[in-house]
Amino acid sequence: MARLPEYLRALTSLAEQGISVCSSEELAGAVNVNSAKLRKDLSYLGSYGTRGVGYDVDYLRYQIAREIGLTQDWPVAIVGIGNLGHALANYSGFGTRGFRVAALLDAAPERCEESVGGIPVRSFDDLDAVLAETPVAIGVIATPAGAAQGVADRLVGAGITSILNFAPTNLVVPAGVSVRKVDLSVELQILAYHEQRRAGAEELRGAAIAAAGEEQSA
Amino acid sequence: MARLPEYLRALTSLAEQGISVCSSEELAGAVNVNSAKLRKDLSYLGSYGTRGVGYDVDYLRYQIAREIGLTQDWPVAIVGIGNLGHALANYSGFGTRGFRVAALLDAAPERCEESVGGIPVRSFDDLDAVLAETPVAIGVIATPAGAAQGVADRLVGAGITSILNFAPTNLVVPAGVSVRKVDLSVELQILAYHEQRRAGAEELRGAAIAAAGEEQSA
DNA sequence: TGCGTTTTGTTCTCACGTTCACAAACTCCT
DNA sequence: AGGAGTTTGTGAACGTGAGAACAAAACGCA
Repeated sequence: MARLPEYLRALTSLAEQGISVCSSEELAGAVNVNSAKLRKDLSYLGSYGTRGVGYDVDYLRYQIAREIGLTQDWPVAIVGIGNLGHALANYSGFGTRGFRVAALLDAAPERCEESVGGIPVRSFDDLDAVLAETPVAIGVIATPAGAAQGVADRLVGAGITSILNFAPTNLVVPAGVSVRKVDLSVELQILAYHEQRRAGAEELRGAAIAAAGEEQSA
Repeated sequence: MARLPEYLRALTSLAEQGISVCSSEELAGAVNVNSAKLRKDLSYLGSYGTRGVGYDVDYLRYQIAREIGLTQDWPVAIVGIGNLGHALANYSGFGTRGFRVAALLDAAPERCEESVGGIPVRSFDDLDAVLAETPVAIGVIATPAGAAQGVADRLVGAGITSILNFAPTNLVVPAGVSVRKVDLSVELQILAYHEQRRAGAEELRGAAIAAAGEEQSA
């Protein structure tokens, strides 16, 4: 489930506050979900709570981390070291929780002289060589939209089966490869949509008041 | 609907290829959705297609853009000019489609001397003054997790009703304020989960084959 | 030990979103 | 002009996920 990471984060936060046991209500409140949904999600992993008491924070934390797979190390390769790629390579939250930037790749040869956060930028042409040196489980695409599909094809060809795509394109990949897309502009557009609807509603209210006033005066 | 931006992008791509008319099947194929779903989504906006022919690309593009609210200008303020904030400020895809970086804010005074992409970084303490100078419709939070809730509170207090949150925290905001969250680490964890399940399945297959072999030899 | 309280795990119901299937409508060709 | 072929728009079935409600179980206290 896509909610497990949220639960994990909330549990970590509780653990940092020194709380060792929590009820489903408390945890659900921290994640803003229904407590029944939370319990159902957790029961899918197994019976890790004790009735009448709640959940042991550390124990549940470990169980969720194990379920997600965070007990092992996940080497990540970032392709496209532009503004976003730089930011991702330097992102500290990356390192926490088992994820580790293992390689940086870029098509532009002039970028390959740099090194970001101690990791050298290699040419994307050397993909196979780089992957032979350091194993990579997850590929992150931070290239322009036009290059994304080609990069994805080569990553898949090199044996990568998990891709996080920041480029605004719908990647087509063979079955058995997971792709997750993060699209800044889509998020902004959704916000704009709601914002516009709010503005429109206000206008309507205003018009209704004006109409009521005219009716009054007529 | 959250799919409208995807449709819009696909339509723009078609328009760039010089295609002026397309059927729901073609468009649905480009977005990887069912054509019936696409038609129902579009019919929610109105009857913009012609039976037996399809949809006029430019006309539909305009209608969707109008529905989302992209026919107007959306000034955006970015709070937190660290690695990610820098990348966002320089992000070219930001400028396209009606979104415009109107202000950059940071709590650290030393950052306020810089200017990114021609826009000066102002102190977050001067939020109200900055918003008085330049109107802002959408606030983007690119701060560390600890500061995010405080920033959100101040943005809401200053009248902002749409927030895009990159910090790994669940913001609590009053009703009537839209929040969208982009969480890199959650996406990675979801990928790790699937990746681990694939690896586990392979192991199970291997174990099953081994067991079958043992059974054979036993 | 036995009862009341608390909280989990689970079942049932319901609503939503997705998909199928078909009628209405438009174009093209004869 | 009329029929064949396409494609939209929409009504009906289907499946999935969410919320409410309840039984089972653990703890505390008398």
